[in-house]
Amino acid sequence: MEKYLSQLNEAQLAPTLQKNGPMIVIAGAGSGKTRVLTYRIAYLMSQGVDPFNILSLTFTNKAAREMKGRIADIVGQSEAKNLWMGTFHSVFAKILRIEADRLGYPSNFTIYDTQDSDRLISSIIKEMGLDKDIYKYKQVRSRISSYKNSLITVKAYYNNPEIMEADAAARRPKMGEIYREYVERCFKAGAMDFDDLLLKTNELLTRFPDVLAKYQDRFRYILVDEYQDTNHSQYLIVRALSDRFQNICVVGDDAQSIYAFRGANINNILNFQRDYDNVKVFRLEQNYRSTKNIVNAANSVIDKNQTKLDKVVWTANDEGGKIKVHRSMTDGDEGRFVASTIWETKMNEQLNNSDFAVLYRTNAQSRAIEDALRKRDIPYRIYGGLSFYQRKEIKDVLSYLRVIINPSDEEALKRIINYPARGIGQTTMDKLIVAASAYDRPIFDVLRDIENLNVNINGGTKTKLRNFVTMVESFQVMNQNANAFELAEHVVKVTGIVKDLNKDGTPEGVAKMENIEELLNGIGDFVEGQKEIADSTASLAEFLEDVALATDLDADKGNPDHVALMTIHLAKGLEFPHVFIVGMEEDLFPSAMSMNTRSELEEERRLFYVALTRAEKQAYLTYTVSRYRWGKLIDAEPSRFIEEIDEEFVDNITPIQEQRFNPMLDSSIFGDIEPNKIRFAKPKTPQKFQKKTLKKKAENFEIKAPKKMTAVSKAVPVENSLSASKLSVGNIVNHQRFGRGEVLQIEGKGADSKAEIKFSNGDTKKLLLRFAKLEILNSDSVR
DNA sequence: CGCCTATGAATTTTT
DNA sequence: TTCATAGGCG
Repeated sequence: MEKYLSQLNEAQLAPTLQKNGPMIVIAGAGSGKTRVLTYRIAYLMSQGVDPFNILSLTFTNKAAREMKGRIADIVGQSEAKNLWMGTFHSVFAKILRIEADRLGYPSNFTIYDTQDSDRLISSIIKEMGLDKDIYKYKQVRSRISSYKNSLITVKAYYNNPEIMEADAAARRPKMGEIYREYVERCFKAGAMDFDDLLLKTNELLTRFPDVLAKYQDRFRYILVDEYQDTNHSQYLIVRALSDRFQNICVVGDDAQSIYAFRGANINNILNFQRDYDNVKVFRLEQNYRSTKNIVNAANSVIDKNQTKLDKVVWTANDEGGKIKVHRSMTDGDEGRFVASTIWETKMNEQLNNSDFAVLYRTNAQSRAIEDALRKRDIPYRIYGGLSFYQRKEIKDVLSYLRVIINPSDEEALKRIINYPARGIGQTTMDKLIVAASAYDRPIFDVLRDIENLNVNINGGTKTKLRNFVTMVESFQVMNQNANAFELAEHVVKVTGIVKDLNKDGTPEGVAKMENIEELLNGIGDFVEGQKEIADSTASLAEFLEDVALATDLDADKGNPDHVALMTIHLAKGLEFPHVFIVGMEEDLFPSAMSMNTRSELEEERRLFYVALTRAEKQAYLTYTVSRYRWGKLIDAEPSRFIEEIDEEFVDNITPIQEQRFNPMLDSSIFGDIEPNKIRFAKPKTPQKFQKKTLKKKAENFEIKAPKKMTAVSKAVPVENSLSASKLSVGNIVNHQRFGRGEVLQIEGKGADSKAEIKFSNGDTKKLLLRFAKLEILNSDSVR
């Protein structure tokens, strides 16, 4: 143990060795707080504290895993295994399963993700006959979420005139009724949403003193990472659990509080010293991560905030380069600047792709960056966005598994009852929902008992429903003996999902099938992994819980040497040698939605602080003169945050003569063809065929190919000379004679892009271009 | 009921 | 530009 402690500096050592009592560690960015947490836990164990009595709450599952791994390195695997370590959500989900019956929930309750909640809220709004333009499901959901995070139950809602008035004033007087219905439906479905995992934990701990005592006694030492991002609900849980032994250690940085929109309350960290008696305060102010320029630049920005704790972050590292600021004409140019800079820096300094990260405010910004990186063949990975488990085909398969485990799970049932199509339509579904509510039973119950209940459904449909129930029941039987992998494989086959996806042979279908195979592999891995853990049941239910709360399960897939693309929120806690912060524009960052109040703006500023302090050696800030938004070019202005950095730390690197994209220089889109053999069409060619003109003149628009052509696309390979008769969206990117033939390149820009190509023999082919480029090349040019 | 098309509406950030 | 839903037809 001494060996490890000697790695710490004085400031880090003090909190590490502080064994008992309430304490707070205010840790600046890059000051080694994870190390303190890790070593402190190891130290506690070396002092004889049973790991079973230590609860450590982290912000992500990944952080928990890594920390556990590092502790295992110090104290050994078998000891570390007994630590309670994870996110609030995952730890308390486990506890709630154990104690579920106290609250009237089944222990195999489903966890609804945001998508499930949205669907349920939408259908409630529809069933209640409310105007969906006033009751927007997203706003309703976030409203409900904030009630729950403030522990305002339905009952409390109706006892709180202020909140009711606020909703009435927002022209949503029925909020309470929606809330009540939502909560009831979740309960009936045996489902909890993310917020419930915290709310119900609070309920459990307040209503049942014996349960509270049990967990207070178990968790004698509690550590909370990223304390600045806890919400009220989490705050109360921590308070309740730590109340008996008061061995509570919280770590955080008020300057990095960026989750207020999710209910995080920065006052939790600001007021910690008031909440407990005799709080020991520690400060970690030396930054080991970044250069002087970066640390000082970040300090000069955060200085503009009024609400903050006293703290001076400093570093003994090198001066480093100044923050580079670059202006581009459009988001496309911005992407190309990022790509070419990465490429050059990589070459000049012999770096890996993984030394670079591109951070942005909104997920939508990733596309332009991706395009540019792809054209330069720079491997990248997008973190976040819609996760693997949220894709339609994956959710469909998971929904089957969910219904097997918990047939009351209404949202899962609704997804699968008619997928693959088995003739059970909306009308039938509506009748079932009505019946379920009339009999006050879950829908699946109604289905099971459909013969004896009064539902207005005809015989044919009843047969279909009966078949469906029989099928699900057969899966449930199988679940008792088979493992999760065998069951999932069986389900995918028997339900006809495989057949459905394979039937049309479209690239989408193939891709979906591949995803499902990946899911099956994932389940297989899970089963294997669980076998090694002695007391685990390797059950499907456990897998589903992992998936529901997964943040980064597919993180290790693919080429490990890649440029990282992610939102700034996701980058918290990470570090990279070279960091690009793109889209530094007013209304984008700071976001237009967050400039109404001082505190909102301060949160945006903290977000910028987080972004800057991710960089170890070099930070770039880029902005554009105009940016595509909703398909239109919108003027942009540089972000105020650029100006807020003291100018001594900034260097403007925009070339005096701005270069527009020159296709001659960026030829990789043509793969093997040598650039000097291609003459490019004049820039005005693409503009000529804008959407509207094209529709009007569809008949006159023709492209002739003098020689035999081969269309190379994922969609349909065709031969013949061809003429394009109609292009409803796709643009002609290039159409040019070259060598012995012609090159026609059509680029579809989105899911709706489609092209209909008419061949000289009269055949037509419709092509849907989904994220794929359709290239029609001279056959000679394709290897 | 299921498939297709046309139309309107929406972009913050996430466990 | 992308997505979700409504309406029309087989």
